[in-house]
Amino acid sequence: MASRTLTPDMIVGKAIALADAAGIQKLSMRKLAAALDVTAMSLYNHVKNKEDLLDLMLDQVVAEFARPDVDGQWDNMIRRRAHSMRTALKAHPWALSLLTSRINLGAAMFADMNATTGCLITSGFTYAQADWAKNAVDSFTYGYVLQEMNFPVEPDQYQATARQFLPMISKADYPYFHGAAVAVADGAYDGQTDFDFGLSMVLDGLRKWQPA
Amino acid sequence: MASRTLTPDMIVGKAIALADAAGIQKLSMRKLAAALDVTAMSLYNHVKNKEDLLDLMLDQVVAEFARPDVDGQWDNMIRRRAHSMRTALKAHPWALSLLTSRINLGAAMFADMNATTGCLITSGFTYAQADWAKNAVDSFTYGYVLQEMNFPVEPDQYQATARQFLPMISKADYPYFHGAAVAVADGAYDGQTDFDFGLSMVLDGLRKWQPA
DNA sequence: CGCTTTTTATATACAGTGTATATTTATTAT
DNA sequence: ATAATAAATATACACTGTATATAAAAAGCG
Repeated sequence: MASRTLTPDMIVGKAIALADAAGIQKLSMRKLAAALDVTAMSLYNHVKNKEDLLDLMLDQVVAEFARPDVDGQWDNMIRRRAHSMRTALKAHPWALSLLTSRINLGAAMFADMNATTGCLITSGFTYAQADWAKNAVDSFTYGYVLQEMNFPVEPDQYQATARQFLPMISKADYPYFHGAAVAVADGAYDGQTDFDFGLSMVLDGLRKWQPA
Repeated sequence: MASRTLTPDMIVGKAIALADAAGIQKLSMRKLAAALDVTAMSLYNHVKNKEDLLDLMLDQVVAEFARPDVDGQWDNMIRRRAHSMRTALKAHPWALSLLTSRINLGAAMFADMNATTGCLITSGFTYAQADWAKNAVDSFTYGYVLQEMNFPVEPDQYQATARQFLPMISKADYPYFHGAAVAVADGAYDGQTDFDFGLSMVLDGLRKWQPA
């Protein structure tokens, strides 16, 4: 064969599709190659190794982050970026744990860093403040999505699930955990948290620093 | 042999020690067994499978979180818990990505959930508010540690590293990223963010909700 | 065009993984 | 002491990533 049709983009794209569909732990070089009608070793002509492939996949996800306009209203820009991060990380559930466990030096990450810093700098923040602001927003966003994704049930199933698990949470041993489950089971609380509200809290805190 | 000395605690303890020392990806059932002077399959008499082992390891880390006193001052308690979470997650660098990728139903997690919720409830928060507060603090903490741990250089090396990497960050393509690196390289900013300061921001936001 | 060089795909192989199954050994209960 | 139970082992299988060597196809050049 050697049909010369294979490209890194095809490989990364198919890898993302497979990981999205079946989970990252089901992604092997052999399966990926098979999905591309090729042998496993062919992939190594276009990608250094699996680690390299994972780096490329991750940077593709970072490319989906909405990049702040340098001239935009900083809080709107940062909020838009944070929401798009949440969307992208949820669309590719494997991405956050990659972000957790490796250093990303891809082009998209460079561009994101530059745009986010730039937007804050042109709004009057210092480099130190911009660094801190990005860190705080990213921390909250990553952590929120992390918890949101791992939560084993869909929001519309919270009440039913709370009812189901209630017997497993000993009222004697864990009275408040039990109480929390009761509150959801009884419909006193829908069990949902609000990403934008928490984000606003962080942005409010940042606003105090902005000059003029 | 069959010397009957092996226990789940020994297995989990040794697994944590190995993972702390060499990284979670170096932890295999064979290596773990060898470190315990035993065959791989012996482990399966005490642990369901590797997934189960990871769950047990993770819950051991959660057990290191400082549990709020139900009668304590809520903001001090939550702050203390958050700091201890950061300490524990940094002491076991593999733990956060497990927390990222699995549902923890261990005893320590139950206790942590109960104590944290209880402390907030007795301080006058509703169950809904307590849930949201825990979510926000955990989000920030997880995300902060996530970024902190992945950062490839130690704080006292920031300046030297910034100088070293400066040529790799094109001033034309990434002016603000470049500017940020220059700020650190020149010593205008030490490159450090403050966990407690960000945490205070979240706690300030929560305080507005607390009745009386 | 033909011939050479370079690129890409393949085939094979190896060391490592988790773990199912069957067997042997050691402890406990009767 | 013997039977029952529990735990350690031996073996084996289906996977994994990838090093190495080979074959095939494309590109460059006269």
